[in-house]
Amino acid sequence: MAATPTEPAGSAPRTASDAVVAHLETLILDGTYQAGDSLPSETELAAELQVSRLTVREGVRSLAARGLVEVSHGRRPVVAAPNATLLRDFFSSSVRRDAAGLLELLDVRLAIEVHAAELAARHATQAQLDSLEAALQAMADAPDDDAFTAADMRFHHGITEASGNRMIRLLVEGMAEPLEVGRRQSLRGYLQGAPDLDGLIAEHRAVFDRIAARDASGAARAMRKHLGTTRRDLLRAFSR
Amino acid sequence: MAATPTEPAGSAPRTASDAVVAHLETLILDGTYQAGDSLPSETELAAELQVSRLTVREGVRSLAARGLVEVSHGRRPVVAAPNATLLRDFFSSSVRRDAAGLLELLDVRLAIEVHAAELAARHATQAQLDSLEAALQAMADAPDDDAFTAADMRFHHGITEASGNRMIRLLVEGMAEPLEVGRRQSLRGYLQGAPDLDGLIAEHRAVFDRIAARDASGAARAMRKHLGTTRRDLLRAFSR
DNA sequence: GAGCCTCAACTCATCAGAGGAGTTGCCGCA
DNA sequence: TGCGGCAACTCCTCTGATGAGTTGAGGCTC
Repeated sequence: MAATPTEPAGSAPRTASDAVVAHLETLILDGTYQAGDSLPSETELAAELQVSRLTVREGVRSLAARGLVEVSHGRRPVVAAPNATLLRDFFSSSVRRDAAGLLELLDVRLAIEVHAAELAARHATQAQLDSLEAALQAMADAPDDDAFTAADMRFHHGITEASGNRMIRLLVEGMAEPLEVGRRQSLRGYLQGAPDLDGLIAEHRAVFDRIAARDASGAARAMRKHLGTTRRDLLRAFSR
Repeated sequence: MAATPTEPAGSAPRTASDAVVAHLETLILDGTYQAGDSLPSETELAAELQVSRLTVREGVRSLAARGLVEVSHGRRPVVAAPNATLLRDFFSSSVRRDAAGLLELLDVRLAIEVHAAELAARHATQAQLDSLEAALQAMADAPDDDAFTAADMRFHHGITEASGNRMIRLLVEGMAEPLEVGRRQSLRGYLQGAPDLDGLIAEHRAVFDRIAARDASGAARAMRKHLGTTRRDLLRAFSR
Protein backbone atom coordinates (compact mmCIF):
# COMPACT_ATOMS: atom_id res chain seq x y z
CA MET A 1 0.00 0.00 0.00
CA ALA A 2 2.37 2.67 -1.19
CA ALA A 3 0.55 5.84 -0.29
CA THR A 4 3.01 8.09 -2.04
CA PRO A 5 3.87 7.20 -5.61
CA THR A 6 6.79 9.61 -5.58
CA GLU A 7 8.65 8.14 -2.65
CA PRO A 8 12.03 9.91 -2.51
CA ALA A 9 14.94 7.55 -2.49
CA GLY A 10 16.52 9.23 0.53
CA SER A 11 14.45 8.11 3.49
CA ALA A 12 11.01 6.71 3.94
CA PRO A 13 8.72 9.14 5.75
CA ARG A 14 7.82 7.85 9.20
CA THR A 15 4.32 9.20 9.30
CA ALA A 16 1.58 9.77 6.77
CA SER A 17 1.73 13.54 7.08
CA ASP A 18 5.49 13.43 6.57
CA ALA A 19 4.73 11.60 3.36
CA VAL A 20 2.45 14.44 2.32
CA VAL A 21 5.17 16.94 3.12
CA ALA A 22 7.76 14.99 1.18
CA HIS A 23 5.43 14.59 -1.77
CA LEU A 24 4.54 18.25 -2.07
CA GLU A 25 8.06 19.38 -1.31
CA THR A 26 9.39 17.28 -4.15
CA LEU A 27 6.85 18.69 -6.56
CA ILE A 28 7.66 22.24 -5.54
CA LEU A 29 11.44 21.86 -5.61
CA ASP A 30 11.28 20.00 -8.90
CA GLY A 31 9.49 22.94 -10.40
CA THR A 32 6.32 21.00 -11.14
CA TYR A 33 4.62 23.69 -9.14
CA GLN A 34 6.11 27.14 -9.66
CA ALA A 35 5.89 30.10 -7.32
CA GLY A 36 2.41 31.55 -7.60
CA ASP A 37 0.79 28.31 -8.72
CA SER A 38 -2.13 26.94 -6.78
CA LEU A 39 -1.84 23.54 -5.19
CA PRO A 40 -4.70 21.05 -5.48
CA SER A 41 -7.35 21.48 -2.81
CA GLU A 42 -7.13 19.53 0.42
CA THR A 43 -9.89 17.24 -0.74
CA GLU A 44 -8.15 16.48 -4.02
CA LEU A 45 -4.81 15.86 -2.35
CA ALA A 46 -6.46 13.58 0.18
CA ALA A 47 -7.99 11.50 -2.58
CA GLU A 48 -4.79 11.48 -4.59
CA LEU A 49 -2.53 10.46 -1.70
CA GLN A 50 -5.04 8.10 -0.08
CA VAL A 51 -5.03 9.86 3.27
CA SER A 52 -7.61 11.86 5.15
CA ARG A 53 -8.02 15.58 4.75
CA LEU A 54 -6.71 16.04 8.24
CA THR A 55 -3.40 14.48 7.30
CA VAL A 56 -3.16 16.65 4.24
CA ARG A 57 -3.90 19.70 6.32
CA GLU A 58 -1.08 18.93 8.71
CA GLY A 59 1.35 18.45 5.88
CA VAL A 60 0.35 21.67 4.16
CA ARG A 61 0.55 23.43 7.49
CA SER A 62 4.14 22.26 7.90
CA LEU A 63 5.07 23.56 4.50
CA ALA A 64 3.41 26.85 5.31
CA ALA A 65 5.47 27.10 8.50
CA ARG A 66 8.57 26.54 6.43
CA GLY A 67 7.60 29.26 4.02
CA LEU A 68 7.13 27.08 0.95
CA VAL A 69 3.40 27.68 0.57
CA GLU A 70 0.89 30.23 1.71
CA VAL A 71 -2.59 29.32 2.79
CA SER A 72 -5.52 31.64 3.26
CA HIS A 73 -9.09 31.01 4.14
CA GLY A 74 -11.34 30.24 1.17
CA ARG A 75 -8.51 29.90 -1.33
CA ARG A 76 -6.31 27.06 -2.40
CA PRO A 77 -2.78 26.92 -1.05
CA VAL A 78 -0.38 28.87 -3.21
CA VAL A 79 3.30 28.10 -3.74
CA ALA A 80 5.35 30.93 -2.27
CA ALA A 81 8.36 32.54 -3.87
CA PRO A 82 11.59 32.12 -1.89
CA ASN A 83 11.38 34.70 0.84
CA ALA A 84 12.95 35.77 4.09
CA THR A 85 10.12 34.98 6.49
CA LEU A 86 11.67 31.71 7.56
CA LEU A 87 15.03 33.33 8.21
CA ARG A 88 13.37 36.20 10.03
CA ASP A 89 11.58 33.67 12.21
CA PHE A 90 14.79 31.85 12.91
CA PHE A 91 16.86 34.90 13.75
CA SER A 92 14.09 36.42 15.84
CA SER A 93 13.70 33.25 17.81
CA SER A 94 17.41 32.91 18.37
CA VAL A 95 17.76 36.45 19.62
CA ARG A 96 14.70 36.27 21.84
CA ARG A 97 15.85 33.03 23.37
CA ASP A 98 19.24 34.41 24.20
CA ALA A 99 20.06 38.09 24.45
CA ALA A 100 23.74 37.49 23.68
CA GLY A 101 22.56 36.33 20.29
CA LEU A 102 22.02 39.94 19.33
CA LEU A 103 25.72 40.73 19.25
CA GLU A 104 26.46 37.48 17.47
CA LEU A 105 23.89 38.34 14.86
CA LEU A 106 25.35 41.79 14.47
CA ASP A 107 28.69 40.18 13.83
CA VAL A 108 27.23 37.97 11.13
CA ARG A 109 25.60 40.95 9.52
CA LEU A 110 28.95 42.69 9.50
CA ALA A 111 30.59 39.80 7.71
CA ILE A 112 27.85 39.54 5.11
CA GLU A 113 27.33 43.23 4.47
CA VAL A 114 31.02 43.94 4.12
CA HIS A 115 31.08 41.30 1.44
CA ALA A 116 27.89 42.69 -0.07
CA ALA A 117 29.48 46.12 -0.38
CA GLU A 118 32.43 44.55 -2.15
CA LEU A 119 30.13 42.79 -4.59
CA ALA A 120 28.01 45.89 -5.07
CA ALA A 121 31.08 47.85 -6.12
CA ARG A 122 31.58 45.27 -8.83
CA HIS A 123 28.04 44.66 -10.00
CA ALA A 124 25.80 47.63 -9.21
CA THR A 125 23.82 49.00 -12.14
CA GLN A 126 23.33 52.70 -12.65
CA ALA A 127 19.71 52.43 -11.52
CA GLN A 128 20.85 50.77 -8.33
CA LEU A 129 23.41 53.49 -7.71
CA ASP A 130 20.71 56.10 -8.22
CA SER A 131 18.51 54.33 -5.74
CA LEU A 132 21.32 54.25 -3.19
CA GLU A 133 21.95 57.95 -3.62
CA ALA A 134 18.26 58.68 -3.18
CA ALA A 135 18.27 56.79 0.12
CA LEU A 136 21.31 58.77 1.18
CA GLN A 137 19.53 62.00 0.37
CA ALA A 138 16.46 60.83 2.30
CA MET A 139 18.64 60.26 5.33
CA ALA A 140 19.97 63.78 5.14
CA ASP A 141 16.48 65.24 4.73
CA ALA A 142 14.84 63.02 7.36
CA PRO A 143 12.55 65.10 9.59
CA ASP A 144 12.55 62.66 12.47
CA ASP A 145 14.24 59.55 13.79
CA ASP A 146 11.80 57.09 12.22
CA ALA A 147 12.26 58.57 8.79
CA PHE A 148 16.02 58.42 9.27
CA THR A 149 15.91 54.77 10.28
CA ALA A 150 13.67 53.94 7.32
CA ALA A 151 16.06 55.58 4.89
CA ASP A 152 18.98 53.90 6.61
CA MET A 153 17.40 50.51 6.13
CA ARG A 154 16.59 51.35 2.54
CA PHE A 155 20.25 52.14 1.93
CA HIS A 156 21.48 48.87 3.38
CA HIS A 157 18.79 46.96 1.56
CA GLY A 158 19.84 48.64 -1.65
CA ILE A 159 23.40 47.45 -1.21
CA THR A 160 22.40 43.83 -0.77
CA GLU A 161 20.20 44.24 -3.82
CA ALA A 162 23.11 45.67 -5.80
CA SER A 163 25.37 42.81 -4.74
CA GLY A 164 23.44 40.67 -7.20
CA ASN A 165 23.43 37.80 -4.73
CA ARG A 166 19.87 36.94 -3.76
CA MET A 167 20.94 34.75 -0.88
CA ILE A 168 22.72 37.68 0.69
CA ARG A 169 19.64 39.79 0.21
CA LEU A 170 17.43 37.24 1.92
CA LEU A 171 19.82 36.77 4.81
CA VAL A 172 20.23 40.45 5.52
CA GLU A 173 16.51 40.98 5.10
CA GLY A 174 15.88 38.22 7.62
CA MET A 175 18.26 39.79 10.11
CA ALA A 176 16.97 43.33 9.75
CA GLU A 177 13.93 43.08 11.98
CA PRO A 178 15.48 41.24 14.94
CA LEU A 179 18.42 43.65 14.88
CA GLU A 180 16.14 46.65 14.73
CA VAL A 181 14.03 45.36 17.61
CA GLY A 182 17.14 44.66 19.62
CA ARG A 183 18.49 48.10 18.89
CA ARG A 184 15.29 49.77 20.02
CA GLN A 185 15.12 47.78 23.20
CA SER A 186 18.69 48.44 24.21
CA LEU A 187 18.40 52.12 23.37
CA ARG A 188 15.10 52.53 25.21
CA GLY A 189 15.37 55.31 27.77
CA TYR A 190 18.95 55.83 26.72
CA LEU A 191 18.97 58.69 24.25
CA GLN A 192 21.53 60.83 26.01
CA GLY A 193 21.77 63.66 23.55
CA ALA A 194 21.01 63.20 19.88
CA PRO A 195 23.08 60.55 18.10
CA ASP A 196 25.71 61.83 15.73
CA LEU A 197 23.54 61.84 12.62
CA ASP A 198 26.00 63.83 10.54
CA GLY A 199 28.74 61.35 11.29
CA LEU A 200 26.46 58.46 10.40
CA ILE A 201 25.52 60.05 7.11
CA ALA A 202 29.16 60.65 6.32
CA GLU A 203 29.92 56.99 6.89
CA HIS A 204 27.12 55.96 4.60
CA ARG A 205 28.26 58.38 1.97
CA ALA A 206 31.77 56.98 2.16
CA VAL A 207 30.40 53.53 1.44
CA PHE A 208 28.40 54.88 -1.46
CA ASP A 209 31.35 56.77 -2.91
CA ARG A 210 33.54 53.67 -2.95
CA ILE A 211 30.80 51.62 -4.58
CA ALA A 212 30.15 54.28 -7.20
CA ALA A 213 33.90 54.44 -7.85
CA ARG A 214 33.90 50.67 -8.41
CA ASP A 215 36.46 50.34 -5.63
CA ALA A 216 35.60 46.94 -4.16
CA SER A 217 38.12 46.78 -1.35
CA GLY A 218 37.49 50.42 -0.47
CA ALA A 219 33.77 49.77 -0.26
CA ALA A 220 34.41 46.80 2.00
CA ARG A 221 36.64 48.90 4.22
CA ALA A 222 34.10 51.72 4.46
CA MET A 223 31.30 49.32 5.28
CA ARG A 224 33.40 47.63 7.93
CA LYS A 225 34.10 50.97 9.52
CA HIS A 226 30.44 51.92 9.48
CA LEU A 227 29.20 48.69 11.01
CA GLY A 228 31.96 48.90 13.57
CA THR A 229 30.53 52.21 14.69
CA THR A 230 27.07 50.74 14.89
CA ARG A 231 28.36 47.88 16.94
CA ARG A 232 30.21 50.13 19.36
CA ASP A 233 27.10 52.24 19.89
CA LEU A 234 25.06 49.18 20.66
CA LEU A 235 27.68 47.80 23.01
CA ARG A 236 27.79 51.07 24.89
CA ALA A 237 24.02 51.06 25.23
CA PHE A 238 24.17 47.52 26.50
CA SER A 239 26.76 48.17 29.15
CA ARG A 240 24.52 50.59 31.01
CA MET B 1 -14.06 34.94 23.96
CA ALA B 2 -10.34 35.37 24.27
CA ALA B 3 -9.07 31.92 23.62
CA THR B 4 -5.49 32.81 24.41
CA PRO B 5 -4.88 34.55 27.71
CA THR B 6 -1.38 35.53 26.63
CA GLU B 7 -2.33 37.39 23.49
CA PRO B 8 0.84 39.11 22.27
CA ALA B 9 0.44 42.82 21.81
CA GLY B 10 1.83 42.67 18.30
CA SER B 11 -0.90 41.25 16.14
CA ALA B 12 -4.01 39.22 16.82
CA PRO B 13 -3.72 35.73 15.38
CA ARG B 14 -6.19 35.24 12.55
CA THR B 15 -6.97 31.64 13.21
CA ALA B 16 -7.26 29.46 16.28
CA SER B 17 -4.24 27.37 15.40
CA ASP B 18 -2.20 30.52 14.91
CA ALA B 19 -3.23 31.42 18.42
CA VAL B 20 -1.86 28.10 19.63
CA VAL B 21 1.38 28.74 17.80
CA ALA B 22 1.66 32.23 19.24
CA HIS B 23 0.90 30.99 22.74
CA LEU B 24 3.47 28.22 22.75
CA GLU B 25 6.04 30.31 20.92
CA THR B 26 5.80 32.97 23.59
CA LEU B 27 6.23 30.45 26.39
CA ILE B 28 9.26 28.93 24.69
CA LEU B 29 10.95 32.21 23.81
CA ASP B 30 10.24 33.61 27.25
CA GLY B 31 12.07 30.71 28.73
CA THR B 32 9.04 29.35 30.56
CA TYR B 33 9.79 26.16 28.71
CA GLN B 34 13.49 25.47 28.32
CA ALA B 35 15.16 23.26 25.74
CA GLY B 36 14.57 19.66 26.73
CA ASP B 37 11.40 20.36 28.67
CA SER B 38 8.23 18.51 27.78
CA LEU B 39 5.22 20.47 26.68
CA PRO B 40 1.79 19.61 28.06
CA SER B 41 0.02 16.86 26.15
CA GLU B 42 -2.29 17.74 23.29
CA THR B 43 -5.29 16.99 25.45
CA GLU B 44 -4.10 19.28 28.23
CA LEU B 45 -3.28 22.09 25.84
CA ALA B 46 -6.66 21.73 24.18
CA ALA B 47 -8.43 22.09 27.52
CA GLU B 48 -6.19 24.96 28.57
CA LEU B 49 -6.59 26.95 25.37
CA GLN B 50 -10.25 26.09 24.81
CA VAL B 51 -9.74 24.60 21.39
CA SER B 52 -9.98 21.10 20.03
CA ARG B 53 -7.10 18.65 20.04
CA LEU B 54 -7.01 18.91 16.28
CA THR B 55 -6.27 22.61 16.44
CA VAL B 56 -3.55 22.04 19.00
CA ARG B 57 -2.02 19.39 16.78
CA GLU B 58 -1.81 21.77 13.85
CA GLY B 59 -0.16 24.39 15.97
CA VAL B 60 2.38 22.01 17.41
CA ARG B 61 3.03 20.70 13.94
CA SER B 62 3.85 24.21 12.76
CA LEU B 63 6.29 24.70 15.59
CA ALA B 64 7.87 21.38 14.78
CA ALA B 65 8.31 22.46 11.16
CA ARG B 66 10.03 25.60 12.42
CA GLY B 67 12.36 23.59 14.59
CA LEU B 68 11.17 24.86 17.96
CA VAL B 69 9.79 21.56 19.21
CA GLU B 70 10.24 17.91 18.42
CA VAL B 71 7.38 15.47 18.43
CA SER B 72 7.56 11.72 18.43
CA HIS B 73 4.93 9.08 18.63
CA GLY B 74 3.90 8.13 22.14
CA ARG B 75 5.79 10.94 23.86
CA ARG B 76 4.95 14.50 24.69
CA PRO B 77 6.34 17.22 22.48
CA VAL B 78 9.77 18.34 23.62
CA VAL B 79 11.23 21.82 23.28
CA ALA B 80 14.20 21.66 20.93
CA ALA B 81 17.53 23.38 21.42
CA PRO B 82 18.38 25.91 18.72
CA ASN B 83 19.76 23.91 15.85
CA ALA B 84 20.65 24.11 12.20
CA THR B 85 17.99 21.86 10.73
CA LEU B 86 15.78 24.77 9.79
CA LEU B 87 18.63 26.57 8.09
CA ARG B 88 19.68 23.41 6.34
CA ASP B 89 16.12 23.04 5.07
CA PHE B 90 16.09 26.59 3.86
CA PHE B 91 19.43 26.48 2.09
CA SER B 92 18.72 23.10 0.57
CA SER B 93 15.39 24.28 -0.75
CA SER B 94 16.88 27.43 -2.19
CA VAL B 95 19.60 25.58 -4.00
CA ARG B 96 17.29 22.88 -5.30
CA ARG B 97 14.84 25.43 -6.60
CA ASP B 98 17.51 27.29 -8.47
CA ALA B 99 20.88 25.87 -9.42
CA ALA B 100 22.49 29.31 -9.56
CA GLY B 101 21.82 29.49 -5.84
CA LEU B 102 24.76 27.18 -5.29
CA LEU B 103 27.32 29.78 -6.28
CA GLU B 104 25.49 32.43 -4.31
CA LEU B 105 25.55 30.20 -1.27
CA LEU B 106 29.24 29.55 -1.77
CA ASP B 107 29.79 33.28 -1.78
CA VAL B 108 27.92 33.69 1.47
CA ARG B 109 29.95 30.94 3.03
CA LEU B 110 33.09 32.71 1.93
CA ALA B 111 32.01 35.92 3.63
CA ILE B 112 31.08 34.17 6.85
CA GLU B 113 34.00 31.80 7.09
CA VAL B 114 36.55 34.49 6.37
CA HIS B 115 35.09 36.37 9.29
CA ALA B 116 35.01 33.20 11.37
CA ALA B 117 38.71 32.67 10.77
CA GLU B 118 39.36 36.21 11.94
CA LEU B 119 37.36 35.63 15.11
CA ALA B 120 38.97 32.25 15.67
CA ALA B 121 42.41 33.84 15.61
CA ARG B 122 41.25 36.05 18.45
CA HIS B 123 39.24 33.63 20.55
CA ALA B 124 40.35 30.05 19.93
CA THR B 125 41.21 28.07 23.05
CA GLN B 126 44.17 25.70 23.14
CA ALA B 127 41.82 22.72 23.03
CA GLN B 128 40.18 24.12 19.93
CA LEU B 129 43.57 24.64 18.30
CA ASP B 130 44.50 21.05 19.12
CA SER B 131 41.28 19.87 17.55
CA LEU B 132 42.00 21.87 14.40
CA GLU B 133 45.47 20.43 14.14
CA ALA B 134 44.09 16.91 14.55
CA ALA B 135 41.70 17.50 11.66
CA LEU B 136 44.58 18.76 9.58
CA GLN B 137 46.56 15.63 10.34
CA ALA B 138 43.55 13.48 9.47
CA MET B 139 43.40 15.18 6.08
CA ALA B 140 47.02 14.37 5.42
CA ASP B 141 46.55 10.74 6.50
CA ALA B 142 43.24 10.24 4.71
CA PRO B 143 43.21 6.90 2.88
CA ASP B 144 40.44 7.86 0.47
CA ASP B 145 38.42 10.75 -0.79
CA ASP B 146 35.55 10.33 1.65
CA ALA B 147 37.86 10.38 4.62
CA PHE B 148 39.53 13.47 3.24
CA THR B 149 36.22 15.25 2.81
CA ALA B 150 35.15 14.29 6.32
CA ALA B 151 38.35 15.67 7.82
CA ASP B 152 38.00 18.77 5.66
CA MET B 153 34.53 19.40 7.00
CA ARG B 154 35.73 18.78 10.55
CA PHE B 155 38.40 21.42 10.07
CA HIS B 156 35.97 24.03 8.83
CA HIS B 157 33.50 23.12 11.52
CA GLY B 158 36.22 23.52 14.11
CA ILE B 159 36.95 27.04 12.94
CA THR B 160 33.35 28.16 13.27
CA GLU B 161 33.34 26.54 16.70
CA ALA B 162 36.49 28.43 17.66
CA SER B 163 35.01 31.71 16.48
CA GLY B 164 32.90 31.66 19.61
CA ASN B 165 29.90 32.86 17.65
CA ARG B 166 27.15 30.28 17.78
CA MET B 167 25.15 31.98 15.04
CA ILE B 168 28.07 31.59 12.66
CA ARG B 169 28.37 27.96 13.63
CA LEU B 170 24.69 27.31 12.92
CA LEU B 171 24.77 29.12 9.60
CA VAL B 172 27.83 27.34 8.30
CA GLU B 173 26.49 24.04 9.59
CA GLY B 174 23.26 24.70 7.73
CA MET B 175 25.11 25.44 4.50
CA ALA B 176 27.46 22.46 4.68
CA GLU B 177 25.13 19.80 3.37
CA PRO B 178 23.63 21.69 0.42
CA LEU B 179 27.11 22.79 -0.64
CA GLU B 180 28.47 19.28 -0.35
CA VAL B 181 25.57 17.87 -2.35
CA GLY B 182 26.04 20.53 -4.98
CA ARG B 183 29.75 19.87 -5.13
CA ARG B 184 29.21 16.15 -5.63
CA GLN B 185 26.66 16.69 -8.35
CA SER B 186 28.74 19.12 -10.32
CA LEU B 187 31.84 16.97 -10.01
CA ARG B 188 30.01 13.79 -10.99
CA GLY B 189 31.78 12.11 -13.86
CA TYR B 190 34.32 14.87 -13.81
CA LEU B 191 37.30 13.62 -11.89
CA GLN B 192 39.94 14.25 -14.51
CA GLY B 193 43.02 13.31 -12.59
CA ALA B 194 43.22 13.48 -8.81
CA PRO B 195 42.58 16.90 -7.30
CA ASP B 196 45.59 18.69 -5.90
CA LEU B 197 45.31 17.34 -2.37
CA ASP B 198 48.70 18.56 -1.29
CA GLY B 199 47.87 22.08 -2.35
CA LEU B 200 44.57 21.90 -0.51
CA ILE B 201 46.24 20.72 2.67
CA ALA B 202 48.80 23.47 2.41
CA GLU B 203 46.03 26.04 2.18
CA HIS B 204 44.36 24.62 5.23
CA ARG B 205 47.60 24.59 7.10
CA ALA B 206 48.16 28.24 6.23
CA VAL B 207 44.81 29.10 7.77
CA PHE B 208 45.65 27.11 10.86
CA ASP B 209 49.07 28.72 11.22
CA ARG B 210 47.64 32.24 11.14
CA ILE B 211 44.98 31.33 13.68
CA ALA B 212 47.51 29.71 15.98
CA ALA B 213 49.70 32.80 15.62
CA ARG B 214 46.73 34.95 16.68
CA ASP B 215 47.05 36.83 13.41
CA ALA B 216 43.43 37.81 12.70
CA SER B 217 43.84 39.56 9.38
CA GLY B 218 46.31 36.93 8.20
CA ALA B 219 43.85 34.19 9.04
CA ALA B 220 41.14 36.02 7.14
CA ARG B 221 43.44 36.39 4.15
CA ALA B 222 44.43 32.73 4.18
CA MET B 223 40.82 31.61 4.44
CA ARG B 224 39.80 33.89 1.61
CA LYS B 225 42.51 32.42 -0.56
CA HIS B 226 41.47 28.88 0.29
CA LEU B 227 37.77 29.43 -0.40
CA GLY B 228 38.67 31.23 -3.59
CA THR B 229 40.40 28.08 -4.78
CA THR B 230 37.38 26.00 -3.86
CA ARG B 231 35.13 28.35 -5.74
CA ARG B 232 37.30 28.31 -8.84
CA ASP B 233 37.34 24.52 -8.88
CA LEU B 234 33.58 24.41 -8.65
CA LEU B 235 33.16 27.00 -11.37
CA ARG B 236 35.43 25.06 -13.66
CA ALA B 237 33.42 21.90 -13.05
CA PHE B 238 30.24 23.82 -13.78
CA SER B 239 31.41 25.23 -17.07
CA ARG B 240 31.75 21.81 -18.64
C1' DG C 1 15.99 -9.72 47.38
C1' DA C 2 17.25 -8.93 42.42
C1' DG C 3 16.00 -9.13 37.82
C1' DC C 4 12.86 -9.85 34.08
C1' DC C 5 8.14 -9.82 32.00
C1' DT C 6 3.62 -8.39 31.34
C1' DC C 7 0.28 -5.11 31.13
C1' DA C 8 -2.28 -0.99 31.85
C1' DA C 9 -2.28 3.96 31.32
C1' DC C 10 -0.83 7.68 28.70
C1' DT C 11 0.37 9.84 24.41
C1' DC C 12 0.62 10.85 19.63
C1' DA C 13 -1.27 9.41 14.64
C1' DT C 14 -5.04 9.00 11.78
C1' DC C 15 -9.60 8.41 10.34
C1' DA C 16 -14.77 9.79 9.37
C1' DG C 17 -18.47 13.05 9.24
C1' DA C 18 -20.33 17.64 9.79
C1' DG C 19 -21.15 22.64 10.27
C1' DG C 20 -19.24 27.49 9.87
C1' DA C 21 -16.89 31.15 7.35
C1' DG C 22 -14.38 33.41 3.47
C1' DT C 23 -13.71 33.78 -1.80
C1' DT C 24 -14.96 33.63 -6.44
C1' DG C 25 -17.39 33.52 -10.54
C1' DC C 26 -21.64 32.91 -12.89
C1' DC C 27 -26.28 34.34 -13.85
C1' DG C 28 -30.09 37.13 -13.97
C1' DC C 29 -32.00 41.60 -13.55
C1' DA C 30 -32.34 46.50 -14.38
C1' DT D 1 -23.81 47.30 -20.23
C1' DG D 2 -23.38 47.24 -15.38
C1' DC D 3 -24.38 45.53 -10.98
C1' DG D 4 -26.16 42.64 -7.20
C1' DG D 5 -26.96 38.23 -5.36
C1' DC D 6 -26.49 33.46 -5.09
C1' DA D 7 -24.24 29.02 -5.52
C1' DA D 8 -20.14 26.34 -5.56
C1' DC D 9 -15.79 25.80 -3.83
C1' DT D 10 -12.38 26.12 -0.28
C1' DC D 11 -10.25 26.38 4.06
C1' DC D 12 -11.25 26.28 9.42
C1' DT D 13 -12.79 23.97 13.40
C1' DC D 14 -15.24 20.66 16.04
C1' DT D 15 -16.73 15.96 17.90
C1' DG D 16 -15.99 11.14 18.56
C1' DA D 17 -13.39 7.06 17.84
C1' DT D 18 -9.60 3.61 16.73
C1' DG D 19 -4.70 2.30 16.08
C1' DA D 20 0.06 2.38 17.50
C1' DG D 21 4.26 3.64 20.26
C1' DT D 22 6.20 4.61 25.07
C1' DT D 23 6.64 4.18 29.87
C1' DG D 24 6.45 2.78 34.47
C1' DA D 25 4.36 -0.06 37.99
C1' DG D 26 3.42 -4.44 39.63
C1' DG D 27 3.90 -9.32 39.84
C1' DC D 28 6.41 -13.48 38.81
C1' DT D 29 10.58 -16.22 38.63
C1' DC D 30 15.06 -17.46 40.23
